[in-house]
Amino acid sequence: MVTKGRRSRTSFTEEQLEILVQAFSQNPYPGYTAKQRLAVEINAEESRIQIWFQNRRARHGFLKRPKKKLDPSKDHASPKEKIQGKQDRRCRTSYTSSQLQTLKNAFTENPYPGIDSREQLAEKIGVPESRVQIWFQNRRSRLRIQRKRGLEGALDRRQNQGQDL
DNA sequence: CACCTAACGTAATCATTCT
DNA sequence: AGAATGATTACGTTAGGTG
Repeated sequence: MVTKGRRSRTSFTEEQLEILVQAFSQNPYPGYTAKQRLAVEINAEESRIQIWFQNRRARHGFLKRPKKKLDPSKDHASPKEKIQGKQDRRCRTSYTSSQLQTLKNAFTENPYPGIDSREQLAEKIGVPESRVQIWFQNRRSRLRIQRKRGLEGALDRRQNQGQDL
């Protein structure tokens, strides 16, 4: 693959690790604000925190996965209870059409940009590099799905006529 | 070299926004 | 309500640092 130029491997200090491990033991699924708080606390990028938690959950054969529904509808008898409601995720970024145009152009040039290209793009359109990375991941994913659909369609059409094999 | 683990890939899914 | 698409997860792979 043309996956060269990854970001240089960060090595966390023992102090940082201590805090991360501690946080993980208390909650392996931190929300966005928690991750942000950690990022500030140990002076690292939030995206690195996110990756760190992902890797840690994977490695430690973690057998507990997040529940699907939490069924919030129940009672309105506790009005001062859920003031914050909402699940804690990063706010969805909305791209302007010109930003999208830039991203799409870059994508056709290279669907697997390395860290340098991603950072350059991020700078250019004024969006965090981590968002650019996610954008490329989603774009590749959806392109693959589209391709797959096209192939299935072709196969279906073929089967309707004369299926051999 | 072997081992650990950050970085990064895909696939599936959740959630928000728009039509 | 459903289509688009951004965000998050599980899980697998690639590669950097160290004993």
